[in-house]
This record gives sequence, structure tokens and C-alpha cells, in this order.
Amino acid sequence: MAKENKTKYAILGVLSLKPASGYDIKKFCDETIAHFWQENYGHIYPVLKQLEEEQWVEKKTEISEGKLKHVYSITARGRERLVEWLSVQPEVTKPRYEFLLKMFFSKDIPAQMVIQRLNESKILCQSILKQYESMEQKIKMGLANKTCLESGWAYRYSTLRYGILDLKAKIAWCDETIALINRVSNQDEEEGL
Amino acid sequence: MAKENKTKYAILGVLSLKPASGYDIKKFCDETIAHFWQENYGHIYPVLKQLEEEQWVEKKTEISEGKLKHVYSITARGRERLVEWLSVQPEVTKPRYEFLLKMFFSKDIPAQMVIQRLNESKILCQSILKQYESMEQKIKMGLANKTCLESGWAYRYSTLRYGILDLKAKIAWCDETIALINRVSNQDEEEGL
DNA sequence: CGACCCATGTAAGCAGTTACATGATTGC
DNA sequence: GCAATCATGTAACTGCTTACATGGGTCG
Repeated sequence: MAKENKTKYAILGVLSLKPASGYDIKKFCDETIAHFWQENYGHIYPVLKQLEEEQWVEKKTEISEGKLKHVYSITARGRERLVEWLSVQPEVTKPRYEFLLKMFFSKDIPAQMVIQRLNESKILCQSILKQYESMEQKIKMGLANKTCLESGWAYRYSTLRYGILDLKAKIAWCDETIALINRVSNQDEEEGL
Repeated sequence: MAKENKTKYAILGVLSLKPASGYDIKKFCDETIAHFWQENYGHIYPVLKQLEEEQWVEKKTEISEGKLKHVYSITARGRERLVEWLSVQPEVTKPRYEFLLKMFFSKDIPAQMVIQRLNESKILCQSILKQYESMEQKIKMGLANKTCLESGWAYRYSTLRYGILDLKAKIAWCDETIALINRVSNQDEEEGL
């Protein structure tokens, strides 16, 4: 019943790269996979406890510089589960796009307001796209220097590429939608005269 | 605290078009906005009750052909709330893409399996794209016949266009990612020799 | 001395999903 | 007679979010 807990596998994935604490996991999510995945402490810590009970991960408590740190590492059993999960074709995610919901019902607000919102969205997308593209450049330079040729770079790179293609599509959509609404609302005015 | 209930506004939006029962609302979601929004009875009915208490909607009980039907219509107050919600720039949705999460951590499964999954995704996207494009054709024909020139068609049309551009981007991404993984795994083999 | 990062966790609570329960009508 | 569609709801449950609580270290 209800949805499957995907946080489990996200944590398992992060730990498959190297052992980490709850804090480290959160940081990794924010710094590296934030464009398609988010986690928060309120979910990470309880799920880590759960994973420990299921023996998918192991806890080691370290004390360095007076600071307490719980470092978790993936077990053999955990690695099996991870591979099992990786091997299953993911279900199609059916996200709920609030901005499209608003767009769909927007006839009751002024067209100029809708266009303004679209422009704001477009500008935001463009700025994120710039960031992604500079990340892409860095990866490409690294490749040229052969400094990041460990196995798996291509998978990580592809998720960035997804972000880039997705943003470009969104920007194109904003452009064509602005043009469409302008055309239609001008037409309405002419008919109104 | 917690997330805002967006179902409220989705229902309000549907009722702003015309009065409907819970059943009708569900049907509308499935038939018309399913590509970016889903609802289920387990949420619709309780939220309708809530909206009635807040006097955003009104209930009228009809009995036709022995069947009980609760028809809800939006009130003036409800329309105000809807316009208020429409006027606010939606937050950027940060969806969790399970397929990208898997992709990111895929180095532990065979490259050929990843490619197969990508191919399956691509084929699925293509078939949905075909459906969307035939819907688009119908709308365009309707426009030519001037049969659907009520205000607001452009907004609904734009949501379909979003679906189309999005799917095209996904298909392009599948293609380039398959090519990338093929290139990298061939390279690995050569180095292995 | 205040801001910021490191570090760990709990509690409350809503949103949303799935399964269950019920029954009439229509059409093959 | 059986499946599908119309029609309304409830119950149980989980996933995830947000706010709260706490405390040490570092740097300007």
C-alpha cells in the first residue's frame, strides 16, 4: 500500500560511492544531485536507522576534534538491494506541474499577467541553464585532461545533460507560448472593436 | 506547516469551467489534464467537503434516473480565491526523478542493461508523443473551422505543447545518452585488452 | 560577538495513495 | 449473466516536509 520509499535507495546509492554520515548525505544531495533529487534531515536520519535495522548499511561512530560523527557504509546485502533496484525499469513519474495547472485555468486573469509570469520563468530557466552549461564545460575540460575517467562518469554526466535539454525545452516553450498569447489577445481586441 | 494542498485549486479550476460532481472532476482530470495533473477519489471527496465548509463551492443534490448525484459549483468567494492563486507565480517544482537517480548510480549494472532501459523509455515516449501530436492536429483542425474559438483555448493548447516539447527533449536525451554509453563502454573494452 | 558551518536528531502534521465497500444501470 | 460505467464515499497508511531543539567550532 502507498508509495514506495525512494529515499532508501537514494541513500543506498550515495553510500555506494563512499561511506558517509547523515549530514554528508544531505550535503551530497544539495551539491550534486539537487537538480533531480532532494532529501532533508527529517527523512534521512529515520531512514538511516531503518536501513541499519535491515542490515543494508553499517554504522561506525567516530569522534574527531570532539565532534561526534556517525559514519554509515553500505553492506554486501545493501549492495545487492541497490543492484536489484537499479535493474528494474523505473515507473513513469507522473509529476503534478502546478505551473501548467495554472496555465490551463488562466483565462480568468489578464493575458499580460500570464505573459509576465512566462517571462519571469524564462529568465529563471536561462540563469539555471547557464550554471548547468558551465558545469558541463568543467566536465569536458576534465575529460580532455583525462582526470575524471573513472567508470561511471558518463552516467553522472548524462543526468546533467538531461537538465540542460529539459531547460532548453522549457525556454522554447515559454517563447512560443508568449508569442501565441500575444497573437490571440491581439486578435481578441480586433474582434472587440 | 507541510505542503499546501494543491488539490483544492485543481478542483476549483475544474468547477470554474462548469459545475460537476466528484466523479465528473476525476473524469475530467483523467481525460483532459492527466499529462500534468492527477487526482483520485480518496482526495477529491474529502477536499470537496472542505471546500464546501469554506464556502468556496456549493453543493446541490440531484436525483436523475434513480441515481444520486452531488453537483458542486464554484461560489463568488471561490472564484476570488482561484484568481488570487492564479495571480501568484508558482514556485519552481523540484520533482524527484527516479529514472535520473538510477542513471546516476548505474555504474554497478551492465551498460547493456542501461541501454536497454533507455530504449524502452524512448519507445514509450514516442508512443505518447504520437498521441499528443494527434490531439494537436485535432485542435488545429478545430481552429481552422473556427469551432473552438472560445477564450482560453490558447492556455489549454499550450499545456499540450509543453507535453510535446518535453517528450521530444526526452527522446533526444535517450538518443544521445545511448550513443554516449556505447562510446564509453567500447572505449573501456579496448583499454581492457 | 555574530554569522556560518558542522552535526544529530525529534515531533507534528498534512498530502496524497491504495484498498475496501456498496449499489444501480447499460449493453453484449 | 457478466463486464463496464456511473456514482459516492471511508479507512488505513506512508512519504515527505517543516519546525523545533541543541551544541561545538571557526573566522572576521
